[in-house]
Amino acid sequence: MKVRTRFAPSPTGYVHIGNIRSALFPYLLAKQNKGTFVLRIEDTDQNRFVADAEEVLLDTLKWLGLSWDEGVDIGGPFAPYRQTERRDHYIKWAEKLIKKGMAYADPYTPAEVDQLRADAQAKKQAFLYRNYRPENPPKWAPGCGKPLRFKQTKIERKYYHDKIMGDLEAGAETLDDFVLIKADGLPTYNFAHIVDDSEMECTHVTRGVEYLSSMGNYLALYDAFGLKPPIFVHMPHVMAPAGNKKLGKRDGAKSVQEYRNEGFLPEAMLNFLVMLGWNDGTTTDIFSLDDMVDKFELSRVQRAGARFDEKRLLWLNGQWIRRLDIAKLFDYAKDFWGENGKKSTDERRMEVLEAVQERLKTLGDIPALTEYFFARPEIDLAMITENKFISKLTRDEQVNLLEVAILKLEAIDWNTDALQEALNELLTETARKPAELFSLLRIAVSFAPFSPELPRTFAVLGKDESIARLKATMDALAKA
RNA sequence: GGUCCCAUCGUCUAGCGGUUAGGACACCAGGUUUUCAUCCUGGCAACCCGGGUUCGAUUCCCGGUGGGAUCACCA
Repeated sequence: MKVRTRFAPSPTGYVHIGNIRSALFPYLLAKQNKGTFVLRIEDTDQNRFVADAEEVLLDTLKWLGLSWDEGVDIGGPFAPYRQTERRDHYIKWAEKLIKKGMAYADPYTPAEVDQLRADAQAKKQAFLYRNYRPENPPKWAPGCGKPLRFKQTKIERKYYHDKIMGDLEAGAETLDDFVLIKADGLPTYNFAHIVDDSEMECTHVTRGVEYLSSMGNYLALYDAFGLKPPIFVHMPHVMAPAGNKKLGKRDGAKSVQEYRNEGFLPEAMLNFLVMLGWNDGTTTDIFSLDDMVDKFELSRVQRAGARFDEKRLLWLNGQWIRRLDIAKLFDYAKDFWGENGKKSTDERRMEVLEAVQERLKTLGDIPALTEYFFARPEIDLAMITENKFISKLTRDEQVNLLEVAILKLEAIDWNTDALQEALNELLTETARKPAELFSLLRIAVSFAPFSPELPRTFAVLGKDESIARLKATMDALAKA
């Protein structure tokens, strides 16, 4: 069987973590079976239309590396891939149902339906439209301004299988005369996805578990059309970090775009998402997209919802920053340099990035960790006088220590090995503790809270600049 | 309320009848020639409850309990 999967988002302008997993799973299924991954846009809700939303969506998917084989921007054998451009398809399918007597026009106004619903709720009952089904509904035609509803003919319990959740069932109470085509002439998700999946020959339906409660209706529709249902894959929810609810915008869930802007890597995002409810059975926890394609198995996907843990994402991001090829990291870092870093050269930036690669957790850390390499920092004597190690020394001792260091360093070749050696000698010659001597030197050249190991910092800074900074600090200290 | 789903450390999870219940994140302590980060070592910490089945249940069955989803002319 040729596998065809799809990601079918609504363009709401906000791509959240859960959306990405909804894209990742079908992507992996398609790739590991040498199948086709389709991107379809479900834009039938005109009330939620957001300009540019589609662009944001495509951009995010590209950034993540989840490329599609057919879709809205590149076309394919089943184009168009945007639902608003497929109206005639839905009408055609709807007419098949009307002909069979399995669909009818809903004569009620929205307010009247609301009233029926309120009555049901007042009686503590689930609202079922079919309980209020009109005897002789008006004829439905495209453009008539009335919703078209499905007519349930066999009210029965339905059984089905889900690749993740196993053998499931839907009670007869879930079967209802749901709306196929809205008053505005556009189809509902419930109807459109079945039409599209069928026409586009999708072999798998991947979506969140919230759709499980509509399965009875979908099964009835497949049946009405004489369609063989596709393989169902219902993914558990990504839960909010706090409380027990599914992750949503309202809980302050950040969009993928926000994570990207904060300096999270696509590798880390995907790795994090795939591990949220899946593992390969070993203790491996770092997976590249290729690894995932290789190892991913639906049978190993967790059935319970998994809580979103941002600390773990942060940890993964650090892991990925450290194991990324420096050229690739450099490319990702492009938009994250600080004011002075931006003014520098690529060559210089590369050198600095290599020096700090181990210390980055996000690309957003770059300015704080690199700016002093590009421009001489302002001398801040408080960092010296208030340092818990250096403050133990008298002012004269501090000045003297810097002077001795300058003399020593001026005389050596400027490379990390020679620097390491010289610093070690300095330690024995001055009989100072590493914490005292090294902290003083480090702060004297960087005036930064963190920096790479000392020889590296000196090496990247260069001999002239390092010595000049040491001297400037010494002078300032002497005058103070 | 109806329907459906789920249930191992704080979190993500391994486990598929017999284990000192394993790993990872987080946290705590210590170490790596300074700080921060990395890295290493150690520590803390879990089978929701009650019945069965069984020589033996975290594991299988049933019932509770708890949590979640859904009951739209949204997806």
